[in-house]
Amino acid sequence: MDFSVSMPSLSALAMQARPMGDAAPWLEKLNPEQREAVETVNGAVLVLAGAGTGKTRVLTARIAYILAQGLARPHEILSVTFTNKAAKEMRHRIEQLIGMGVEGMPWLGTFHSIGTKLLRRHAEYVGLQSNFTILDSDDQLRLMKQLIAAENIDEKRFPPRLLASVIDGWKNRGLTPDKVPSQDAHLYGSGLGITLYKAYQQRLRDLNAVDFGDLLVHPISILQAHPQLLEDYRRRFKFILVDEYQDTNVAQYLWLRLFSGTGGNICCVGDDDQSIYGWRGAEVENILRFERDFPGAKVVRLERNYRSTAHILAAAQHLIGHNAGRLGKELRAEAGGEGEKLQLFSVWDSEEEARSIGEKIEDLQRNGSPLNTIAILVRASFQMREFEDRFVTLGLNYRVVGGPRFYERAEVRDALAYFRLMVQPQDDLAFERIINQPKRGLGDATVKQLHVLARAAGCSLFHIAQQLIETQELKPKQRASMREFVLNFVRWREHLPNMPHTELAQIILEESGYTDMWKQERTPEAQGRLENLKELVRSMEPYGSMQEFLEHVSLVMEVEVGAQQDAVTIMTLHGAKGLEFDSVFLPGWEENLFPHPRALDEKGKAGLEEERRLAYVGITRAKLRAFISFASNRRMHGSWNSTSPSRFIDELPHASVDINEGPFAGRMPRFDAPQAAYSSNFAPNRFQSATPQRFEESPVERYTPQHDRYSASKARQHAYVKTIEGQVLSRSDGPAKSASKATTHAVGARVFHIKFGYGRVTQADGDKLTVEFEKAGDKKVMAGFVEAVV
DNA sequence: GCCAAAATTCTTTTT
DNA sequence: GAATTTTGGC
Repeated sequence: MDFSVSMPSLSALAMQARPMGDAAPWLEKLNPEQREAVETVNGAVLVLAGAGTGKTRVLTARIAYILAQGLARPHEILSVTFTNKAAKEMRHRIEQLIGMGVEGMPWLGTFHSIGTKLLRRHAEYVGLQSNFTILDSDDQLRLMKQLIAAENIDEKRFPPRLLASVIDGWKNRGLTPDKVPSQDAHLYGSGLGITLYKAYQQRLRDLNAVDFGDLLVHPISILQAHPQLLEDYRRRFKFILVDEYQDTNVAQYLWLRLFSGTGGNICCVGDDDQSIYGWRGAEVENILRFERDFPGAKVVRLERNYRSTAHILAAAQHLIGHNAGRLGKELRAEAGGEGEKLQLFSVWDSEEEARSIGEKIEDLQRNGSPLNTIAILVRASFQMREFEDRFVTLGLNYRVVGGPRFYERAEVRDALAYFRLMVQPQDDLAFERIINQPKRGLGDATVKQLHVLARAAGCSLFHIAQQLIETQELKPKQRASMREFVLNFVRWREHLPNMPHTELAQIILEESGYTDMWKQERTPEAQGRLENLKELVRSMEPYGSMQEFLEHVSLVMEVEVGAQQDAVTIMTLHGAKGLEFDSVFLPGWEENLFPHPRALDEKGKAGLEEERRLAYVGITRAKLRAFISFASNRRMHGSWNSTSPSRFIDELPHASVDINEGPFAGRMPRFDAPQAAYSSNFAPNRFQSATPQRFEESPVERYTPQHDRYSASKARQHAYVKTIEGQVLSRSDGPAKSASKATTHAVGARVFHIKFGYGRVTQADGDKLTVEFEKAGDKKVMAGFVEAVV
């Protein structure tokens, strides 16, 4: 590579922190492969880093190495990650390594934050002002709804969500409206999709706003259209580092190619087995074809796993081995010997799952595991609630990561809309959100009127409102309240330059009547909302200005949680990538949940493989212990469904899994062919197996409940299972639900339900019953879940 | 324009 | 079953 640019001397900070040279601590602790990945700084390098092989360590050491060798200054390194979490982590670790200040690396961040930075610098090239607003998906959707309505498209036939995802898909592929291929036209509204995309982009420009996708697409357009600018950036970014390369989409790929050119010093780190963002446009192909894209690229494989025990690793690898189209890596356990086998257990329903996991966690805690080392990783966030409920009653500390987001709460978004409209009068979406919040007598009709006028005049709603308060077009009542609304903003804007932004925020919320609105509503809920508003104002403090805070919110969407007390972590599998815990619980391994049917519908086999990678990610988070569980019954959108174990359970290697007795939904896992020898001992169908006496001692009798009332109903559940399973299993292992056809319950019949107790059938519609329960009142239940009582 | 009741949809995962 | 959206009555 050409380093003719005169080499700057070592970053002064880096120099102070550590002596330079081969003995540098960041090189010492590396294994030979890692070291190769760190020291090969010229040209393109792909580091295939399996789970737990020290991926982040390599990235940070590489940066440290580049700086220490004086190959580049901190601002000449472009280092992109996917999530804010990862960016933060890298910052932190680099600081530790070389003692550099946080501001030292301006180009370390997520694709989106770096995109924002670029776009703010060159916004005018795409017709924006540099103080543009970043819309979230909610705003996006509302905007699209308006456009769809304007085109007279039937919302029922073509839902706005679909348009959003189609446009998002285009942006993920780096396609501006003029570049969308004509064969994509059918994707929405019989060809209108492209028209709407154009209109949408136009609207965004009018609003001086961008969406998430634009943060990638606009910079690409700008750099493509301005070679001189591109040349500047190429010269600036001497080294490019990319984390989680398997998750990049086409737009991000284009981005990287632009910056690196063909001969740039680009280092991409990734693991094809951990690609779990296909639904967001990620292309595993990017990693699979790296060597073609960057001829002469060096590929380094990291296969020494320092995280997990041999059993955990074996299970994970066996599972992922069911995927085709992998680059193929064999992870070796270097950490802690063989360790414990994975614990597999089953439970009757999701409540019991929460109860049982709660107990196991308490056991772990008694044995000296801090709660911080324990995590529950779920497929979908609705699963979290059951655990929260249970842990609250247990008094077990927990923390939900990535649950319902603070900034997505209605009251917080309203408040943010006030701030946005103050900073940026063109923000019509913010205007619409709050014009009648609190109620000002300015409803749909008035807003519609404003819209018509604004469109005719080609200006913003706020601007029109400002004019309208001087004319006679509005009824006096409306005019008066709109006047107040507008003048409030005018006044607040005057404060903006000289008043601390937290103080101003406080004033806005009070003077607008927004906090009063909630104070008047005397519900416990309103109390919480007021708390949230206070919290919001408090969270603004660390930021230099209102604008800075708003940008942070739209990019990060998460409230910084300070180092917390000891608590169990509950999060989604997606959220868990990159993390590790001593003990990991993986609940809900059931068909129709994991793998998620939607993933299968949309992407078929590819979707299944992605789900399997998700399972792989889950297992490989565990250092010492992994617990996999499934429930026979789960409530999904309102009603109870019986379930069968996930196919992934059958794909685990028997040799590394301990099966714990439990109501195994009528069958034990099959496991894979290589373990076929086991199938005589662990018959797929225990009820047909050669050991009939096991039937008698199975779940019902073995169950040892703690509470009498509970046990009575539980015993019934299991007894019931036994009978249904008996029937079902003589056919196949289909779900219990289908067996219920045999049991019909007439209107008026007295029945018992596992959850609601005794009741009387008041209505029967096929296998859906309405039952008036003595304790629980009227409920709709599946016939399969009640039992006739004599 | 507002509010309450009724109907409807939804739940994958996230920057 | 919850949360959101549509509807109907005032």
